[in-house]
Amino acid sequence: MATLKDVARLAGVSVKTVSNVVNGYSFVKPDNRRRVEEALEATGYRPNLGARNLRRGRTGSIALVLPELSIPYFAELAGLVIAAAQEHEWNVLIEQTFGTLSGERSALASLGPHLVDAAILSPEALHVDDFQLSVPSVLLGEHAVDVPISRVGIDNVAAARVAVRHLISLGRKRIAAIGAHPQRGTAALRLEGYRSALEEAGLPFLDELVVTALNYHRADGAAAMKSLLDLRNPPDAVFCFNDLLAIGAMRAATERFVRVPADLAVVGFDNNEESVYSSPSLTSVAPDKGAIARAAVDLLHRQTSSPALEHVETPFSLLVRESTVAR
Amino acid sequence: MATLKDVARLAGVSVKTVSNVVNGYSFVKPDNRRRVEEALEATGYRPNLGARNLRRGRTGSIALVLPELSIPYFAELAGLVIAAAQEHEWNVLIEQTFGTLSGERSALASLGPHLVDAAILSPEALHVDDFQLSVPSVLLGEHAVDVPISRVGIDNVAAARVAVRHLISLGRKRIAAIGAHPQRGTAALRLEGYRSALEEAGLPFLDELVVTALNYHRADGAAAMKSLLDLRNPPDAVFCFNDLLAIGAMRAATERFVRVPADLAVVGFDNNEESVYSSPSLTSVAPDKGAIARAAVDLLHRQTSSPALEHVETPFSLLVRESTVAR
DNA sequence: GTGAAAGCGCTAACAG
DNA sequence: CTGTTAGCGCTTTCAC
Repeated sequence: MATLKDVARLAGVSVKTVSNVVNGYSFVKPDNRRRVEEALEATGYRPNLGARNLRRGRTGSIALVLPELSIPYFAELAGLVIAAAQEHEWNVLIEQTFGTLSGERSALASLGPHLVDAAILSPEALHVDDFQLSVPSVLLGEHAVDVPISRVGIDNVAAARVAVRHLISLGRKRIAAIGAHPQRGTAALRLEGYRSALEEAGLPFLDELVVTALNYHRADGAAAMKSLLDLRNPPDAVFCFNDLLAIGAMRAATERFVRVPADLAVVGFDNNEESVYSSPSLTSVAPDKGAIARAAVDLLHRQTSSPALEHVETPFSLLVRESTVAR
Repeated sequence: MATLKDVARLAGVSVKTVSNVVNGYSFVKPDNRRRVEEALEATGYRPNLGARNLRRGRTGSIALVLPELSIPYFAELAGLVIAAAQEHEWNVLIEQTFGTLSGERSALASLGPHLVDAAILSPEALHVDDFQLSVPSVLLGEHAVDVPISRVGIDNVAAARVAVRHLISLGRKRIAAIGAHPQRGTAALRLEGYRSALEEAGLPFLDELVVTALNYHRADGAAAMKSLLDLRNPPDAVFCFNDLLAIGAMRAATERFVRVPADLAVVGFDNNEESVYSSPSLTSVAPDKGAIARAAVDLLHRQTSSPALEHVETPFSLLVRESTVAR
């Protein structure tokens, strides 16, 4: 690999001049600029990012800490974060925590100014006192933990309310919720939205219709749905706190010959691509993932120069499909 | 951040000694070792990987070039590659090409010794002469292009044959294939397996039953299935070259009131998690993704020290589910 | 066994 | 406008 020095020698100038050209510094004598550009071309010079970053005191990377790439929501988000980070010449290091406390702790511990310039975090189990961050960070989604860290996400209460209102508008009376969770902040907010929608419609909030899910995988949704169908008086609709739970719930309903949406209307959350092609297709709350990714990365970029605490609220919409309204 | 020098000063030794301790060099006077370890602890020293890599002439990263993270197969694979790379202290830089020739070319062009130590490639459109790789690389899957680059993947011909044999064993006579592709090497191999399974069973290979798919998304599978159902004599089974195509195909069948598996048996390829919970669940060829990820990373690790050309064949299995055998 | 010092490739004062 | 030079934090000869 050609180095700056090689290029300088070939062009008959100093490394400084080459560096100036490479970095787009304006004041270079036209004649020198031309010679340097030719030498650059001839050598096929590519800057050594490692050296540049060392010198500049940055790492050139940001961390994206998430539960698991095999969860479609995070996979889609990761793709968008990578694209957004490219704009700022950042590489994205993905760390998977598998949603466990120990996984999240060790991910946070590994973070540091020596490794990444900043971090995007999507924690599920962390406690308040775990947040001893050594780099500018942003939290995805809202959380119960009240820590002074910037956040990006949608209004979960409002989104859940929209979802449940939709079910109510369909004439459903016994609307269940799957995904309550003792620790997760977003779960608490979605439950809050669910409760308030019922309330404004004069429907009772029934404990038996709220199912806790310790994980948000398809299997958890199926298990939760089974328990709801075992009720002496099963629900006629269910609001699932993410699409995977909803997919699992629909699967369980189908196995019991419960028809969706005729007997049971289902709404999910996240709008995974998978939900468009499921049978029936799934009505879902669709956060603007692109907006989330861009907001998070841009916010970090700002914070690396001037620290500040920001909360960005991104838009969402409800996409109505066959799981609530038959074609 | 504490540097080696800080630690050395605190411990009252030279940086060399500290470096020796940090890197696990054996011959350090016990007394010095203890002092250094205390200083390490006291300062919370963490090596600056950027500096270390610069000095060692490596980047500490490998590239994973794939079409798109929102495709479940690649998302799952990426998670596994990240885990495998950690064993060798490698970070994984994910580059998305979106399956386009230009995307793949620019990804390859950006690769280089200054950026990554090695690369795992999953190209779809590249031509032979595009493969001017400047770092040790491994190709995922088999390809038509005959280039001297190491490969890791399953035996696609055999896998396709197993899938189609399964359909034949069910008594299906008009077995279609979705996913033929003029360029993709893996598509050619799967088609070859399909053809040979028909042949050994004495079934005719019919052009009208082979549908080309330029992309392998759910929508492409749905479109292909529709065209097959429009045939005067539609198929009674279909082998899809990946699970997304199969999910789309099942969706299209359902929309036309074609029952799966009664009227139409469906087999996919990749064994996405999604396929376990679809209705009906999808029979699929399951490559051992963990084995692929590990083999690819280990192979690269070997190649960074001693270049060699290797082809690793990883195992697969056929997981039979409801799309071919009703419960 | 350990210290001094060079240097990986780059940027940025600082001169000139 | 451009050359010289120091040094980012680390590893690694080379002496001692």
